[in-house]
Amino acid sequence: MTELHLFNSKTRQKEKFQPLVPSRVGMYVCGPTVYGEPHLGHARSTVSFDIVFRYLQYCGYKVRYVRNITDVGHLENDADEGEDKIAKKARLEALEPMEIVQQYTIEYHNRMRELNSLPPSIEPTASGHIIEQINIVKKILANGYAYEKNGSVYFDVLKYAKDFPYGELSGKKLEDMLEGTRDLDGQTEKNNNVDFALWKKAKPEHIMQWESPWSKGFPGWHLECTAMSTKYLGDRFDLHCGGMDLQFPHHEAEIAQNNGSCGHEPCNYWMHNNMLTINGQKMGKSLGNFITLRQLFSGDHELLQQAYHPGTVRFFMLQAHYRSTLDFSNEALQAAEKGLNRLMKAVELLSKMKPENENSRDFNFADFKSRCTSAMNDDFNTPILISQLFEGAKFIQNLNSGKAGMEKEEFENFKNFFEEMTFDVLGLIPIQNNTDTNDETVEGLMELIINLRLRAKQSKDFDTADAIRNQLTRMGIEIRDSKEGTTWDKNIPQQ
RNA sequence: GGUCGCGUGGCCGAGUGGUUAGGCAGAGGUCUGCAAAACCUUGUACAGCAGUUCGAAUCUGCUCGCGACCUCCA
Repeated sequence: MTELHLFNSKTRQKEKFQPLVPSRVGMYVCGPTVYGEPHLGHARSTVSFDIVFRYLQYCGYKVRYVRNITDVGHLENDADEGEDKIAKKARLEALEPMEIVQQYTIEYHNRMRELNSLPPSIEPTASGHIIEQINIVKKILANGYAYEKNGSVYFDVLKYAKDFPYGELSGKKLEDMLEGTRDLDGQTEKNNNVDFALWKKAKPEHIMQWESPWSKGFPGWHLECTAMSTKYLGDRFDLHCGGMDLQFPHHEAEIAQNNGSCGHEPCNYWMHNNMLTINGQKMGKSLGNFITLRQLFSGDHELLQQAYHPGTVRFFMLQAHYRSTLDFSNEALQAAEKGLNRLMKAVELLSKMKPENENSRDFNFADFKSRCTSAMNDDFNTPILISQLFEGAKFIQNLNSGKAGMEKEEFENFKNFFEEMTFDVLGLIPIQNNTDTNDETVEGLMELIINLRLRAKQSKDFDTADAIRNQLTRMGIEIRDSKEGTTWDKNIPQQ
């Protein structure tokens, strides 16, 4: 594909991407609820749409990437009479709600930076946009798609569904939902079970609450994204992204709120990343089987055989398509780690190579480039791009060993493109090897040791040479002999 | 129960109506004093059954198995 196509969850098909304003893209991603440590699922979502952000920029678009921080407003559940998730956690830990929010926001930022995900252009918080949310409730009320009860405001789904299609995004039929629902405690205020809260009146002991025309309370689950996407991207923008589990009810509600407040849908394209599974089962908070990123990077979890470098985790995720489920396992991550190392060694080699001015043999750069961009144009198919990079890595090796040749100018183009794909588009990062210790003493000692071993080898004293090598291996230092000399790497010790 | 999706070789994971995905692991080889690294070659495949077709793993139907959403979740 020569033009970017993406899978629109709304229409369930791949569509050519055409932004509302030429050369500019407005992109909204549903960010994390900061009431717990960031886990593998956050990583998958953030990395998936980091790729979208990066590739759109590669394609020359100027992108405004808005990703919210949910620091208020998600209810624990209906039966809980609207207790705020963050407030609940705060009470348990005897902390201020904003203290929790601060802590986990920082954690999230740190982990995402380690994964080499770019920060969004704007990262608004729900608590900072209460006024905007209240204004949207007012509009929806004025348009007649909501009703007030005892200080709370609910979205009237049945009335709304007479004027707009409801359930298109998630493929749900309202009749089915009406049949399937059952009465739960705490839903008595709603006219109908399919209705959802726009504003909830807070109990006096509820910690996070704000003044509103209806009550002291807090905004409903879905309102913040409508408010913040509208404020920063307009009431109609290009791309709305998030995890597949948000498709219903969250995104369906957003569509309803947008229609209900301004008469049209919020965006032209919906993108949803698939879930991450552990032993074939979805990783989820309620299932208690989630692995935090801190645990993953340190190896401190019973399911983990070792620590995994953030670069490995990123690469692991990009080896699967964002719309497929991805099953976590030690074997898969270890395979990814080795593969990434191989790729990174090839890129490093590429950066040091001096191009010969000879005829290009056995490699067609134009074809290669086209295969790479076609893959990305086809709904951000990173696994295919990576497979192409491995083909490129093979060629780099052949070029280095003289088995292949390349004309100088084409080599420069190839090199630039390869690095662009690897670092700018995929955002891959090398797994640190500690050759660059910045420690002159260590460098000097290593040089000394390698020279001593070389001398032993030259005098055919292989016992000594091997003893040196074995001892270094035990210390985690890998020795490699080649015609150009001996190099060394210190492997990261794995827990 | 309703809606949707998936089932690919030892493992992970793309793709496709007829032509090698790729990675990891395995086997053989080149290189090396021996290794390591790198490179080359290579086996194993599309859940089952039936149908459409010149041809299906790819389309259709059924069966089996698995999962997701319908409740907070990335």
